[in-house]
Order: sequence, then structure tokens, then C-alpha cells
Amino acid sequence: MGAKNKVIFGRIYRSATSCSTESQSNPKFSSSISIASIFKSFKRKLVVGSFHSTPSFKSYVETCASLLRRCSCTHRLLSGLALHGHAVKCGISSDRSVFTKLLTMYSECNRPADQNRIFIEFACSDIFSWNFMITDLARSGDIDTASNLFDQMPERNVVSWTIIIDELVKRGRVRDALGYFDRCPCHTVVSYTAMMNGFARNGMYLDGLLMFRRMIRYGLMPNEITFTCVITACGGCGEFDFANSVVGMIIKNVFGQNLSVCNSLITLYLRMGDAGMARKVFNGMVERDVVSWTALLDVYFQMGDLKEARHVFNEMPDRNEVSWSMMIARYSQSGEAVEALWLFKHMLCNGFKPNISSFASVISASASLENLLHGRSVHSHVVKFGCENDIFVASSLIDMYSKCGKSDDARWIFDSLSMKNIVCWNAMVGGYFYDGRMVEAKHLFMQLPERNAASWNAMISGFVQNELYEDVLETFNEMLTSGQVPSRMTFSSVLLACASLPSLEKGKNLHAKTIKLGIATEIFVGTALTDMYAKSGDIESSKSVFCMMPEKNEVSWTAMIQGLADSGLAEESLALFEDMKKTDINPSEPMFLSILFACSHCRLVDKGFHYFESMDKVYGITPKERHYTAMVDLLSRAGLLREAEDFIKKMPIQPEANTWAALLSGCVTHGNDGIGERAAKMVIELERQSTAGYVLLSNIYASVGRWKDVAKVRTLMRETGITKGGGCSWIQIRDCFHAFYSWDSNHPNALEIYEVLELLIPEMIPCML
DNA sequence: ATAGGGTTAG
Repeated sequence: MGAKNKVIFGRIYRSATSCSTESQSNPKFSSSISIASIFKSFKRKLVVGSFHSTPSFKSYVETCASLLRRCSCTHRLLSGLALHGHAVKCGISSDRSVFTKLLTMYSECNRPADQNRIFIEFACSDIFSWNFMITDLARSGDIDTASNLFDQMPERNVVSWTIIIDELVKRGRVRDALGYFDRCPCHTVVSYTAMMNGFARNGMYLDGLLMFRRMIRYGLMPNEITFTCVITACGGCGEFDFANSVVGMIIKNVFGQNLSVCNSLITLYLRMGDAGMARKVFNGMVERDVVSWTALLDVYFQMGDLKEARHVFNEMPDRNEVSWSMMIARYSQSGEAVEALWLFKHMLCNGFKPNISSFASVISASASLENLLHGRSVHSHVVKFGCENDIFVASSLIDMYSKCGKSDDARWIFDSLSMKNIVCWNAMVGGYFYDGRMVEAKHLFMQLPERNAASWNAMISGFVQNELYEDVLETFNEMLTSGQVPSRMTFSSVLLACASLPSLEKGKNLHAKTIKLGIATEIFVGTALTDMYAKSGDIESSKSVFCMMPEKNEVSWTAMIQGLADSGLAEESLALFEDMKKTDINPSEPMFLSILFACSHCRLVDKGFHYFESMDKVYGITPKERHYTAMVDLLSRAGLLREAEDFIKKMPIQPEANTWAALLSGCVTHGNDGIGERAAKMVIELERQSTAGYVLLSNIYASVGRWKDVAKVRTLMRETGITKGGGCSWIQIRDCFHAFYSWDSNHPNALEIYEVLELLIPEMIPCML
């Protein structure tokens, strides 16, 4: 009988379990039929006495438990009651697995009274089993029933209190946990530590530290776990002075060699920005585990030494999901998106299960590469692992789809989220902006349930991306009126808008605000200010902001070098470039563009060639089309038109239309219609829709008096349907903008203005040469 | 009862 029963019950058990997994993945799947049929066959096999042999008894218990679980999932109270009756009859109702499922079933079917009744019947007066029951309920996800049960306990010990506090904390219910903590009559180190950990886990670091102080005042001695929690809390809220005194206590109490204390210390020193100390702690450890090694990885990442971090990762004695996620996250954050994708692939190949962090980071990497194919494939993994409802993963998916131009897909994910936080909303607003869907973006912004600085920044930078600078300023004002304090990122965007607008006043105003907030010399703000002043023509202010910045990056230097070059201060620009080379910042591609531009304006042909050649030879930067164009411009401006043409012919890459346009423009200045015609032909061929080639060509013909050809070009332009877009310049006098267009001069004071201009031109010409 | 990793904005 035994062997046969084992098979039969085994089969029932399997079908019951497979049903219940099915119902989990598809809540609509109604299983009243299948559960009834399983139940029927279960009853049929239920011959009293047949489950006394061990294997079949075990199967029977398992079957009963899994059927009960099925009942609780589908809210089948009647089947549940019947099963309960059988379980009692067969004497298995107090078996742990059956009993817990009975509790869950009653809880799911909304019968708390029955639930409590059976609990009290079966597990009376034994604190240990109460505690066990509460833990079990909480771990199976039913924290409410667990706390309900806790309230009914006839007596409780320290462990009971600790369990309920800890379980509440793990589910983010710190306030409830604190309620229990305050009611607890007998505090121990453990209950205090559980509460502190609860605060730290939920980002309430300061409350955690207050709890620590309370514990010390209470006269309890912290243990190594308490210290680990305190250190984490200090690091979280930046209380570094307090952290140092805690370190003193740790050493005094001889916990300085404890593994987890040291692990938390590495991260603490890292947060304090002291990578050296972090490394020192690691070096001094007698025992290290994956956590220590992963923390060390982060030390190198913070120092910006990706190579060493990679080396540590390769040499680590042990790796887990967290170490892999750390690598993926940091590479993605450092702009090494391709490497992040590669790491993710290898994480899977090495048999590691991707977690939420690695998903979020790798999706973010696909977003920055705008790699829809890869993004979609990761998305499918996300669904496979059931992470699609996680807000971190979903926010990055929303971002990824938007960046790939699929804002409708992003919206679909956004709408399918039951729990959204502010990040999801901001990502969706930013997504619409990225896709140029202004109406939807603005509409969604209005609907935001709450707004933080990032929401406003998404809106402001969204307008910047779409070149709607007036809206940028308007939104910025709204932001100020709403009481939201602008961040450095806000200023960075708004200043960019100012640089593109004809108003220096607005920029100065912002500068004043940044000074008030004490962020004027902060790297991003300072760089934006430097750029804004340079682009607005106030190069002196630009220089002074730049000089005040204590820390400068590659972008800051580029802004200043470019600003000087654009303002005609070519020598100064080159001198600054030489200064920069003395720092540990390496010249970049756009920087060389400014340098070549500066050389070109000063007619420094040899110097220009020197810099151009150093790009590849010294810095390993392959010159791009634009650099070749700058060189052609350099030669053409200096009148070396034949050399310029030869230079183009020898280019290892295909010249862009602008390369020929630079030569063409040199031909205009130096009146060479022979080369000019060839150049113009190339410009027109490479860029059919552009007017530049035609206009310059007609200018050449005009300069050498070939009026018939001028007319021919103009006719050709008309025939191909190209119209010349005009230039425009403007000046602000108080609140009024005066604009001047190249195609007409209908300014009210046009006559007077042109009269004055006539007077000024003879004085200006010597300067222009 | 613990320590290491995560999303948006420049």
C-alpha cells in the first residue's frame, strides 16, 4: 500500500502545486473546477489508516497543506473548512505546515475569529510556539495577522517584542514598529538594535542615532551589531563627527576587529570622502568576506580608478550578485555604458541571478546608448524574473523607452504601475520632453501628485532641450514662486538658456542668486556661468567666475578656452590651454576644436599644425571631420588656398560639406574664383538643401565682378526651391529688444541707425582687418 | 538583530 500511495499522493500533490503557481501568475485564472476535482480525488484516496506508513503520511500532509494554500489563494472557504475537518479527523491539523496553511486560509478568507480560535486551541501557553507562529505569518507576508496574534499573546518575552519590531521594520512600517517598541516593558540591546536598524533601513538615519543615544542613557552596552547599525546610520546622514566618537567607543570596547563592524567602517570612510582611511581599514582586517571586497571595489570607484576597481573585481576570492550589480551600476554611472552591458551579459553567463539593482543599472545604460534592442531584451528578463513592478526598474524602463523614442511604450509601463513614486513621474515627464511631446509633458507635470527639485529640473531642462528658452525662464520663476529652492542642476539649465538668449541681465540676476545660495563657484554652476558670460559677450566676468572656481573639470576648461577663442582673444585662449596642460586634465576633442579655431583667427598656421598633429600623436585622439574643417579654415583664412585644397584631398576620412565651405569662404575673402568654383560644387553636392554653398559662390562671383554667374546661381537657387535663411542680430536696451534682420530693415529708427553706421564703418574697418 | 549594490534631472 505504502509504495502505491506514495505515487498517488505524489501525483495529487504535484497537480495541486502546479495549479497554485498558475493562479499566482494569473489571478484571473479561476480554478474552482480544478480544485474541486483535485479535492474529489483527494477524498477518494482518503482511506483511513492508509497514511500511517511514513512516506505516504508525509505526502498526505503535504497534499493537505498545498490544497489549503490553494484555498487561501482562491478564497475557497468551503473547501478550506472541509479540509480543516479532514485534517482534524486524521490528526494532522497541528502539523506545522498544515497548521500554518490553515491560519493563512482563514486569514485570506476573512475569518480572523476562526484563525485566532485554532491558534489558541493548538498552540496554547507556549511562548516559543507563539513566537514561531508570528514569525511564520510575517515571513509569509501576512504582517497584519502576525501583529494581531501578537496582541493576543497571554504573555510575551523579549524575543516576542524583537520579532514583531523587526518584522514590521522589514516591511517599511517603522511607525508601527516604534509603537511596539515604546510599549515593550523590557528593553534589551537586541530590541534597541532592531529598532535602530529599522530607522536606518528606511532612511531615517537621524532617528536611528537618537535611538542609539537613548540606549546608552538607558545604561545598555552596545554590541557589535549595534555598532554596525550606528556606523551605517552615521554614514547615511553625514554625521561624521559623531561617527568618529563612535569609532572611539568601538576601539575601547574591542570590536575593532569584528568583520561586520569593519565592513560598515569602510563604507563610512568612503562617505566621508576619505578613501585612504577606507583602504586602511580593509588592509587591517584579519578576516574578509564578499562584503569587504565589494566595499573595497567601491573605494576604487569613488577614487575614479576604474582600472584598479576592475582589477580588484577580477582578483576577488568570491563574488555574488551584489558585487556584479556594483560593477554594472558604477560603470553605467561613469558613462561606460557599453562595458555595463557587457558585465550584465557576463553576470548571466556566470549563472548569477540578476537582481533589481543590476536590472535598474543595465537598463539605465541601455537608455544612455539609446539601444532599444538591448533595452527590450533586458525588459524581457525583467518580466521573466517578475521585477516589472519594482519602482526602480520601472523608472529606468520608462527612461529607456523614452530615450529610444518610444514614449508610448514608456507611458504603458507608467500606467501599469500600481505604486508610483515621484521618480516614476519625473522620468515620464522627462521622457515626453525627450521625445519632443511638449503638450503631454506639460499636462503630466500639472498632474504631478507632488513636486521635488528634480520635477522642476526635468521641466526646465526639457524646455532647454527643445530650445524653448522663454519657457525655461517662465518655469524657473514659477519654481521660485512655489517655494522650491533651485538646485545646482536648475542653475546649470537656466544659465544655458540665458547663454542662448540675448539677455545678459537675466544671467547676472541668476549669478546673484547662486552667490546667495553659496553655489556660484560649484563646478557645474561655475561652468555654466563661465559659458553664459562668454556667450553673452562679457568675457571679463566670464574670466573672473572661472578663476574663482576651486575645482574645474574638462568641461569648465573647454568653456573658458572656447569663450576666449570665440571672443577673438585667441592668444589668451592658447595660453590658457597651455596652463591646462600643466594640470592633470587631459585635452578633449571639443577643446582641440576651440584651439584650432583660435589659431585660425590669429593666422597661426604652424602652431595650428602643431596642435593638430599632437592630437593623435600625444593624446591618442583621432581627429574628426570637424577638426579637419578647422584646419582647412586655418589655411584658407591665411590665404593658403592651394594648400587647403591639397589638405582636403589628402584627408583619410570623407570631408563634410563644411570642410569645403571653409575653403569656399577663404576663396571669397581672397578672391580666388578658380578653387572657389570647385569648392562650391562640392558643398552643393554634399548638402543639396543648404543655401551656404550657393550664397558663398554668388559672393565669389560678385567679388570678381562675374555678375552673369551671380545671376545664374541665384536662378539656380530659385529653381531648386531653396530660400536663403537670413541672419539676425539684436540688442537689448532696458526692457526692449531691437532686432535686425539681413533680409529687411523695418526697424522704426532704421534710417537714423544706418546713417550712424555709415559714419562708423570707416572707423571699424581698420579693426576688422 | 548586522555590513556591500539601485531609478529621474546637468
